[in-house]
Amino acid sequence: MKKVQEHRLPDLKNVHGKVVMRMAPSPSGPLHIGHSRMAILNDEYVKRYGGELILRLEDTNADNIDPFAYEQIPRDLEWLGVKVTRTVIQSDRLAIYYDEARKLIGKGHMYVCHCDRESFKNSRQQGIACPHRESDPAGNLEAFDMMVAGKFSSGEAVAVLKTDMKHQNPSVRDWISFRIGKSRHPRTGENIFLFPTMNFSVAVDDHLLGLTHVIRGTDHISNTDKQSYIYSYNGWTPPEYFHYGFISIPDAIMKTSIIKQGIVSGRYKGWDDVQLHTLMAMKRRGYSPETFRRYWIESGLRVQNATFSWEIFNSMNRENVDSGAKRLFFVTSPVKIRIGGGTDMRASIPFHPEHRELGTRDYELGSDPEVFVSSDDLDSVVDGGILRLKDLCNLRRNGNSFELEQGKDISLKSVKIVQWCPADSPDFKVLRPDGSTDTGVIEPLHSSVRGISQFERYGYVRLEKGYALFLHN
RNA sequence: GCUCCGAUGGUGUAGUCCGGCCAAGCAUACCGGCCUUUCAAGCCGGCGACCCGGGUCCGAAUCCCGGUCGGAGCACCA
Repeated sequence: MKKVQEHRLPDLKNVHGKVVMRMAPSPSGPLHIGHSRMAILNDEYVKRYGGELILRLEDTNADNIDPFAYEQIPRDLEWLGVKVTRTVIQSDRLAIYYDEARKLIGKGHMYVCHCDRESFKNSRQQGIACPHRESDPAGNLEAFDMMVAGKFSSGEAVAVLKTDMKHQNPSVRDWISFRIGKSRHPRTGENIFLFPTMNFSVAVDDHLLGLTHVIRGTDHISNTDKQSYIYSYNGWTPPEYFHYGFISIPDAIMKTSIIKQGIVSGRYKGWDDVQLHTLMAMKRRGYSPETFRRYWIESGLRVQNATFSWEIFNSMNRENVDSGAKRLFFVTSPVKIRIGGGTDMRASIPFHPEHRELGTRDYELGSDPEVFVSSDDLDSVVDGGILRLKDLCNLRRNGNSFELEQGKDISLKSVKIVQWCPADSPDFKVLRPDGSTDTGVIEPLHSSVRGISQFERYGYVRLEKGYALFLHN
């Protein structure tokens, strides 16, 4: 195994003793490769400095929740080796958000607004305050309690945090902190419809949970701005923030809603479909959790955007899986040929060229056996040329037939070496991430192999019953 | 359009804060050679980058200004 110089994540700023960090996915589905980045980065820092890593499930938008995610996300994290020390679910904390809202309303920092959506938006865009902005705290408190009690329906009232109507970013101006949901929330039941918006619950939680450092994407920069008002109204000290650049991952669908659609329509067989890049699917194909960690550490914590490199990722994974990947012969476009010559033939082939302790697979072929070889390989041999069936024998092409090359001179260099399968090999298929399927035959003793295998001259795969999933070359 | 941010080889990064040890390191990819009964792995060698233009300075990838290109945000989503 070659030496690799380890990259090191930059130190966090303003660390005093232990850190408290968090990852905050919304439970809209299982985690995918994009989530693995924030999970691992946070985990690395908590492991470096010591402290807490909080998993906070952000489920304040009932339209965007898949109950399955509540159980799968912790499993995904465990598989990644991310050590969560505490889990909180925002829908359990509604009372806390209501309380914090009442405090802010009482101090005149928040008000209840009854404008329709469009006019609120338009006046804010122009920096004009809505008429409800100056209503008195007592009335606002009353109105807020009516919202909590379900006296308003969606669209009739929102709670708004006062900020600065002249702020250069219109979205930071008086922003909506509570709205009445339209759908039933799977966890809070029938009678709860008032939910904080993300910026409100995040600011409150980050403070109350004692976060010292928050690392998140650059898409949250303006949210940090918005949230800062809650900190200053309450006299709270904000955590140290770092916003990292966006990494686009080619060929990976990162939108859970699209994946879900595909599952419903039948395009994908489930969250672990070979075409997807959920952690469930990548685990199933044979990616190792250590690969994710190494890649994200190497990729670092930078403000610049970048493009994910499958080349590098797969290369790291190859290093992680190769020593345990037993070699097997898989023959595509199989053609049966007879090896004449009357010799009794047998083969004993190591499962791994460098790890002989993994054993061999042995085949007794008898005399004049038939074997499968790929027609592509046969076609590539010129008349009179030699083809070597790996670990079995040399064949010489004579017109359209192949004859055993007696003497079996293995010192012969530059002969074409190809994989082959015994005549009783079963049909086999490999599902590929692009949705296609490769078919062929596989040697019988593949049934003794579990997990990740390297099909020689084909690629790494992970075996399942009766077929395999393509991992990478 | 407005606000903010960024720019190192094909790709991913180190170095940029505190200018000299950077005629720019590492990985991956590619090319050549070695090894080899896999087009895997391994070994040796090679190719290849500081966006452009000014300025400051003895000295700039690093600091300043301008330009170009790229990105993010501008929700009753997170």
